[in-house]
Amino acid sequence: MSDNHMIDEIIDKNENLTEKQKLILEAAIESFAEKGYAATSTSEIAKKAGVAEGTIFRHYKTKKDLLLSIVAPMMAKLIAPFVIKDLNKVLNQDFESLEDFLRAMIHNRAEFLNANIPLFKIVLQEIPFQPELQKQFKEHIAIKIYERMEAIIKHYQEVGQLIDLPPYQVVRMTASSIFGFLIGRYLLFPELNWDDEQEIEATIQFILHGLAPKEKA
Amino acid sequence: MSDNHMIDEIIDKNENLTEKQKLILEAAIESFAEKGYAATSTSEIAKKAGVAEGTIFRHYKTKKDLLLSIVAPMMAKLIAPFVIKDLNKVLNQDFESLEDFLRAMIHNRAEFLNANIPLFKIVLQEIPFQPELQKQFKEHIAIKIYERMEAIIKHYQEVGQLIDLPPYQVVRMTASSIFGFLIGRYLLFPELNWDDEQEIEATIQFILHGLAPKEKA
DNA sequence: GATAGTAGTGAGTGATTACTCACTTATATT
DNA sequence: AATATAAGTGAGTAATCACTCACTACTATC
Repeated sequence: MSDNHMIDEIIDKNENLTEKQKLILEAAIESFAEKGYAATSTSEIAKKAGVAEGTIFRHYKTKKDLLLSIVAPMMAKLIAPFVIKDLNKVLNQDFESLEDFLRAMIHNRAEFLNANIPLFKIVLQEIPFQPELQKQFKEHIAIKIYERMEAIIKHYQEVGQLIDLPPYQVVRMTASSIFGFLIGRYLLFPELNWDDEQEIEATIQFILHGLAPKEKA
Repeated sequence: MSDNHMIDEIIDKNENLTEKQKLILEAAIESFAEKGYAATSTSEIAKKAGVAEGTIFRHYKTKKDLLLSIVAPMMAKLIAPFVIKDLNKVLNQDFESLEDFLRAMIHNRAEFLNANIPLFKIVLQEIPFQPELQKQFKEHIAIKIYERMEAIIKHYQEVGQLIDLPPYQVVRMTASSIFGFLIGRYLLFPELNWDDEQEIEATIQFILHGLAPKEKA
């Protein structure tokens, strides 16, 4: 649970950062998420953080540098569960069924994003415009997640729990359904009363039925 | 087919617009899609359009006014098929099966978005930051589409072709799957070789199986 | 051919932008 | 106590920002 709060991780627990630096990061995250990177001025961040504008540039060479220092660790943490060897549990049969695996994965990542909505917003908004982020996303995020998922997908296909589609299609459909829920839940209609458990369960069932094998094994 | 090209519709076929105005709109669409609204300057648009900067403000009171004059008609056209009475065909049994209806709808909207990728990008990017657009989106787009879809969903639920979930969940899952494909196809990995027909067909099957009724009717 | 209205211009506006730098303050090392 | 290093400051920078305005060019109406 406690490793879920990225903002804490990036800011509070990092002993390398000075007090003022933490204030700068907090203010930057808030403003970037609210108005977007390009529409946020460094003077605004300084004022919100209660520091001199020069202090920002003492620690970050450029405004873009500040953005990257926020987004890069977020992306790294987002895929962490997919790259650590822990995930091999699946292949080691720790999850008997695809359903259990899906449920565990969705809960885990939904909690993570729920605890880091502003950072999630910044990543989503800035990837299209920042080539460095695009490169990072494609090379380190998309590819690594895909490789891991491919092995898992093939495993469940072999044991007859998963339709025999190309793995990238399985990934696309699963990811679409999960992100579709998260974006609707947290970004589009956060003001609605959501029954999270029920929504997640319905989403899991949707994915499972959508990706069920054609004939019974 | 020919009503698919929004840029043509907005620009070329509109007799109310002067030549220079058309050039301004073209340039603005290109730059907004490429760098984002906030990161695009009016001087840049003027240069790209080959007009004086003052000409932009002769036709549009503010920079935001220019943005809205581009995005508003795009959103209107996006939902047009959902609000015209034409859609009642479904209820009038013109589409025998949910599968046929889904296929027709996906093909139609995919063609539309495919023909208007820059406009699609602008809408996606700017909705989170422009309250006017958010309001327009929620009140005129989301609600109208939802109302129409709700009736159609209930119809197919009654004839036993669709799982008995709350309509908003059916909409969310269907929309997630379709937009997931379109975003992957056109925004995330446009450089890959996509077999569009096969992808769309797989997506339709995924949705249909995911939303199939529990017991056979 | 005078009048009026619109389209287009580009130099000019003050405000704001990201960023610099000479300087002060605080902390650590000897 | 002297020295060195890092953290923090805020006035100052040139560049750029969205936008204005006095003006010209053109077209339509009478």
